[in-house]
Amino acid sequence: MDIPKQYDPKQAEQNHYERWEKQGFFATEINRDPKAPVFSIVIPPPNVTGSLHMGHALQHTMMDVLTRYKRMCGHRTLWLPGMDHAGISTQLMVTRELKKEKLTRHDLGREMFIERVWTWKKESGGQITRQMRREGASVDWSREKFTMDEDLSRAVREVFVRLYEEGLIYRGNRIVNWCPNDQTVLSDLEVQKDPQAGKLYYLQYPVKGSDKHVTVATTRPETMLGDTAVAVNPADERYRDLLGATLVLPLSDREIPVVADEFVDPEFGTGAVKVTPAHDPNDYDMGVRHNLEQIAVIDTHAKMTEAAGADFAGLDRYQARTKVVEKFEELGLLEKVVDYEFSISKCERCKTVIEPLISTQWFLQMDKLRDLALDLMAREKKPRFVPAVPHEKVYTNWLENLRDWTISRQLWWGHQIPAWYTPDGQVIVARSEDEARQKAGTHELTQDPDVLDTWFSSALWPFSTLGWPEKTEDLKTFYPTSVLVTARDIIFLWVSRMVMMGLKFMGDRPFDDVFVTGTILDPHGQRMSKTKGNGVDPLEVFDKYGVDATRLKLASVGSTDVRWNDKQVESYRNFANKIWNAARFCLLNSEGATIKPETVSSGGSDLALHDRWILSRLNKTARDVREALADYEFHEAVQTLYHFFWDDFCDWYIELTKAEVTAEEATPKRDEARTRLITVLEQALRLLHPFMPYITEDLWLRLPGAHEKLLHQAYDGAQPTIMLAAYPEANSQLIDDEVEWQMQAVIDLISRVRNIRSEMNIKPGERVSILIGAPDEKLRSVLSANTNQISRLARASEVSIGETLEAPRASARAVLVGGAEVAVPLEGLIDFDQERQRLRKEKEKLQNEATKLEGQLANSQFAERAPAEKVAELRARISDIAQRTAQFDQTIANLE
RNA sequence: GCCCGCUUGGCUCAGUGGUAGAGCACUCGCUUCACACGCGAGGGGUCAGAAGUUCGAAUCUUCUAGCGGGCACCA
Repeated sequence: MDIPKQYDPKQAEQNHYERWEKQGFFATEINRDPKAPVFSIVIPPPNVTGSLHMGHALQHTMMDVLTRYKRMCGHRTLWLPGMDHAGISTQLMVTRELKKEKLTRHDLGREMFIERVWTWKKESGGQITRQMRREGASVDWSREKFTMDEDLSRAVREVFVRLYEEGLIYRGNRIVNWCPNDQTVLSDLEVQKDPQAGKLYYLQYPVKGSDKHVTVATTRPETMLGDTAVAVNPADERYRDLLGATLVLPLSDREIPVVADEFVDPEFGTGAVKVTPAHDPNDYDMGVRHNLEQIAVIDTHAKMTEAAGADFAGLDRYQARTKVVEKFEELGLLEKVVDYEFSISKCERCKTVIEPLISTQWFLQMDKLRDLALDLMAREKKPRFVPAVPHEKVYTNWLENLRDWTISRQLWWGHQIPAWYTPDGQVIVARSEDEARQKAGTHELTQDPDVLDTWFSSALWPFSTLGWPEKTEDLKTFYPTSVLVTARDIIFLWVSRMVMMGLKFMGDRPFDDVFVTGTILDPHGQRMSKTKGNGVDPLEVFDKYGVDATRLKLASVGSTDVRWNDKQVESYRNFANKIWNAARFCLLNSEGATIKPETVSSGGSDLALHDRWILSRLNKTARDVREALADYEFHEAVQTLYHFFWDDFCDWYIELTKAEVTAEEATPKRDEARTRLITVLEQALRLLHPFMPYITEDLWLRLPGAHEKLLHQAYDGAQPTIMLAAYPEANSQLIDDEVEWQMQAVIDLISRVRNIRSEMNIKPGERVSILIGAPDEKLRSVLSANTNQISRLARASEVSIGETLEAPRASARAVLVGGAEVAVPLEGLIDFDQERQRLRKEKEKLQNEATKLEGQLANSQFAERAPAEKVAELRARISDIAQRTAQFDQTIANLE
């Protein structure tokens, strides 16, 4: 057998995915057990324009770990993949392409443009699905969905019509967030507030029929052209006289009233606020309260309208600002300008400053839907957020303050709103144009040109992808899904809306749990972003360290924010190599061996200590990993596996069993040892598989044995793959603390001797004698039974054990559990002073601890109030330390 | 402004009422028949600061400081 010394991840990554996919291992139908429990996850659909970034890799790793784990446990698992049509992003992408051909989308017309988008999607979209294959994601590709698929579009229309018929969707003329660059309205969640260093302009408005004036402060002087009032707080003494007065609006021939409104904060600015109902959300509300005129002075391109007056019409809003300020200055009405920092609303996508405008749009009334979600949280604490803090509270607070959702967008790419207009202006909402014609009784219909917010279709994702509104088998089987794995930043945009829509249309939650992943920051603690260019490309990391190593790093991120560091991936790359070489050793010594699960499923006192010990460790590991995964403690699971494999299996078990396994002569005993070793390895590979799919599959297939018999019974008849092998159960019968204690005593002894060798500079090849004095009989018998192991691993020529220690004065010594003592005779190598000093230092450490513990025990309160168990534990510890210090004293005395 | 999180060895992070942990880095020694992406042995932390609760606090409470995040209509 020829196995390279170094693991080559690329080779394993190329060899298995295609076969897994072709064999249908990812598909839910692979499970033949009709009674199998169900586990399902829908993927947060990445944008069709997107390519894989670290955030995806992170989420996908967690989802794949869970899916592979549950699949190995025999669950009927579905991890459903798909993509989002990503309205604006995709439209922009194709628009940019057209621009290269010196075309605009208007040159093509709507129909041609949409065709063009589909062509683009077919040719260059969905890069991410190819990259997911590299990740090893075990998604069911036969169920892949796209939010613009016909069946999903049908679900969108169905939902729209039902909500409209219930009066929850309505069309209205209201103030909205408008992006002058993207030429569409945006929801509140797509607007980001950025701090901005700006100016606060103090403008004076003359009072009609008087030489007085009122000063208002504003950050946006250009909007004064659309002012229709000035508001003051009704309780503000300073302006009491002015209430009801009329002001002359400069640069315009209009007169505007002074109104009283509680909204105005007398403390801020001058206490008088200019009111521009058409261009500010607060002013809009005030305008509604006071029945003020709404004068739009800025248009959808952020240019001033005719209504702004001849001097300003056609100017850009910022040019207009300058001009307004100049004119006020000329008129002597500019009181002052002060520096002022405020927050400005920007389009999250293109960073253009949002223009609040009054516009006719479609809205979804949220209060009833919101209550469904809030009730679920209040009654059942669902969905269960992991971690609960802070997400549960943030989610709840957000719902409590939820406002109506602007769902229409002025785009071409997306689900066109299923609303039609008759020539006389009647609105017909229907599932199809045919239905609309029937309802309207005419064929002369025009469909609303707008499309729906991308997040509207995403909100339906957990049930639309499973066939809703049809009552499909999939929907029945997989809804509600088990868990949603997602990043923090779309809890409002997506998670909350899925909960509301799921409750509304399925009458049930879309998922039980929401696992919120942490964020991967750059090495300086900054968020990774395209614009900053500080992102780390997961594909490059895959190339450099391998997919499995990267996955292990990502899984151990869990739900905290961490700075990216290649070193950590490197150490997992080393771990993969360690696994490879451990397997290499097993395979090089596998003649006569075959995987036999029964050799690890039962113990037996006839087994050697190290064999019973590794079974105990193996089962404890299975137990701990299962518990960790049940609570989404990925980091814990990874650490447990890492230390089991490296420390327990490689550092100790392989070394302890090596003598038997590498024996020259082929004997039944050797075969048994080899079989046991390879079977433990096989179990370890299974435990690791959800995290490291490639290396585990690659090695597993090389192990000698009847692989098809190792599959979980739910997968009877499937081709052999570790993916479908049963995840190891924790057999509590085999978890044996007594055995672990005994093995630990042997390990401690070996470590103490190695320490002496190292401290005394004994050459690695040189054999020493080990003399042990152990008053405790049990310890003596444990050590006696393992003298071969001890002499091999501590490189000793002889090991002698007695009740008391009889060693030459010129020995290096160490003290063990229960006051046992070990000595290594080193004639001529011992500097007695130095040795005494070394021992005193050791003793001192113990004494420090003893002082602390005795102080605690001396406290009468402790004995009274602490649990008896803790007190006993402390006493035992003190007595062990006492035994050991006594031994130290004697040891030191012997050296005098 | 309101809410929340973080602060543990040089670095990146676990732990979360009862003896301070890992990986990397560091020191020393090793071509020991799976692995130098390795083996063996070490050094290094009064767990941000203060007060409190408790028999006992890195862990719970309060305050302070620094860093980070979310929400909010302050012109």
